[in-house]
Amino acid sequence: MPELPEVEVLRRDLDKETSGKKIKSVEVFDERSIKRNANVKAFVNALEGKKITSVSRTGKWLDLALDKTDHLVIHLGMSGQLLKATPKSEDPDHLKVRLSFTQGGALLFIDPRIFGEMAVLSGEEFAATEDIQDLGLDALDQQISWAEFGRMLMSRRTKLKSLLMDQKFIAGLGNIYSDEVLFNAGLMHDRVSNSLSAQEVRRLYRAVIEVLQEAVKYRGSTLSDGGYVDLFGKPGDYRQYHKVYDREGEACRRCRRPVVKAKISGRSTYYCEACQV
DNA sequence: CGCGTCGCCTGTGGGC
DNA sequence: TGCCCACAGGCGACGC
Repeated sequence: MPELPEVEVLRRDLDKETSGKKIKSVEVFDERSIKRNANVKAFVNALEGKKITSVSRTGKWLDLALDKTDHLVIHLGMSGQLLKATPKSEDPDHLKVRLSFTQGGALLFIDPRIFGEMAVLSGEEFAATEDIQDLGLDALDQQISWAEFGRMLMSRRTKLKSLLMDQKFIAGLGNIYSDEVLFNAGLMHDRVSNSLSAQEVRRLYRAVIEVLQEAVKYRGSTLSDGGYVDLFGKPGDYRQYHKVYDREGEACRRCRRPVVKAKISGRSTYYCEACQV
């Protein structure tokens, strides 16, 4: 569910809400959410008594820096949520981990499908974790020239959608935003990366930046199932600005033809047959 | 190297 | 009402 915009919105709020806070206690309700620490006890011990110093993000990974050099890394997978606990509320369904702070309050990790994870990594382990270190350029934070982007495209011979979703190529785009980017660029999902004209390269790169910036501005996409909410439980507003994703049969905002939905290598793919070539 | 499929999990919604 | 199937924002392992 959460792609770069949703994770970035969470990062900003987490930085405000948790930086400087000390972790008093950690409760793990489902050890399947702790995938790369030796065991739950090691995870808990590595967190209790530590202070969160800052919150950063690369692609879809959150990285909460702890005093010393440890990192609490979080990936939300398909269904993960981070919520600031409210004093009165009951524990939500699928609560996997609660971090309680000495200053009061708590951070909840909720994840029905358990594709997400939390882990504490030492500086050394963090530097050796390929899932994080081998990410491509962060699509928002590490902007490059379109000429350089063109060289990256030319070095591959891959269909555009799968390339945009390849976290080792560019980090942060998933199924929603790759479709939105391709519509904004006027390109079909199955165009091959090294076939683009210079103008198409420019359009594609500009679309990556613009779509992500707009999506962050509107605090991400919440679909009808309400799967994504921010740290305070509020949905994002970007869904209403989608050009194609989740708009099957609705009029293309540019040419009024119905938006098409297709199944491409197992993933729903939305596009306009007329506006994308 | 690129691509399609499957599996990991659980919940939900549609069709019958 | 109930059952079964398809499907869901991610991602890595396979096999061709």
